[in-house]
Amino acid sequence: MPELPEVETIRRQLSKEIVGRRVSSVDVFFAKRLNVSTKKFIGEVSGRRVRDVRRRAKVLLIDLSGGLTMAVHLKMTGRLLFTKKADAPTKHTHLVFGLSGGRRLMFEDVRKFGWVRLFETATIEDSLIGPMGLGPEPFDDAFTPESLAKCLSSRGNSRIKPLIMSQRCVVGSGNIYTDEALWKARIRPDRKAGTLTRQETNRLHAEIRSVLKEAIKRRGSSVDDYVDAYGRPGTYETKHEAYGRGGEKCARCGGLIRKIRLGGRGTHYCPKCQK
DNA sequence: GTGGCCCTGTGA
DNA sequence: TCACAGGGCCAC
Repeated sequence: MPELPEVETIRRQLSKEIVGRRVSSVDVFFAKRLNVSTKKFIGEVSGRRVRDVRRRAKVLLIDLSGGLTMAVHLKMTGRLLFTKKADAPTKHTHLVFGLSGGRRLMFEDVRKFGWVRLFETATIEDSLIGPMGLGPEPFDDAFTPESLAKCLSSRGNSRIKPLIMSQRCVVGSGNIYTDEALWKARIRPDRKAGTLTRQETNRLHAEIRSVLKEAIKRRGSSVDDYVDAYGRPGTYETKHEAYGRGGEKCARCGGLIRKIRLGGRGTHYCPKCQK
């Protein structure tokens, strides 16, 4: 699924295309990933105007008029796509929103891990975001080398990659970007978090920001079939140095990139230059 | 902390 | 037929 760069790309596109528009119709084709009944979902969302499109970690927050927020998590294979009226729903279409001005927005998800949930805007922090136990946004001032060092030492026995992926020390970096940031910082993914030196922690902090920033610029990575809201793939995968490069030569030292399993996830690193 | 699990599709 | 795939929650 989309990690932060992909979700942020979609957020920006939605922000540009749907803010100010009114929801003129709602069609529900698959309701199991909603937190309310189909009837309630249609009744609540229909007729409201889109006020803002925000993001916290990998969750999209679509604020509607009247104090309602529609939260969307794309998980592994969820998509939000602008569609034409003539486009028929596919077997993976969960929701279709008609919007004023002739716009249409579709939510689809092959693996059905993604969800769409309604909350009162005022309570979203307490009811949704808070319980997720999220760390700071990577580009917030709150994410510093010091905050990272503190978080790593508080979970010193965890391996660094699963800890970064847990969203606890910083949000937004998933399986791809964690492998990339660790490669750039020259840190092995299976290092215990508590063993990182201050210098390594500083590098990791900088590289998490750098990788995510560059990936946003390139509208994310399309390893398999991710596309943005316009249906276009991202272009950052051409920049991947570790992820998906098992068996290839390391661009930095010429060693062979190795693929292992760590925390149940495919993990790519260079045993020669990542320490 | 680690592994299983929620699902479906794809490629070896 | 089986392992694996951009996530994250929940039970051991």
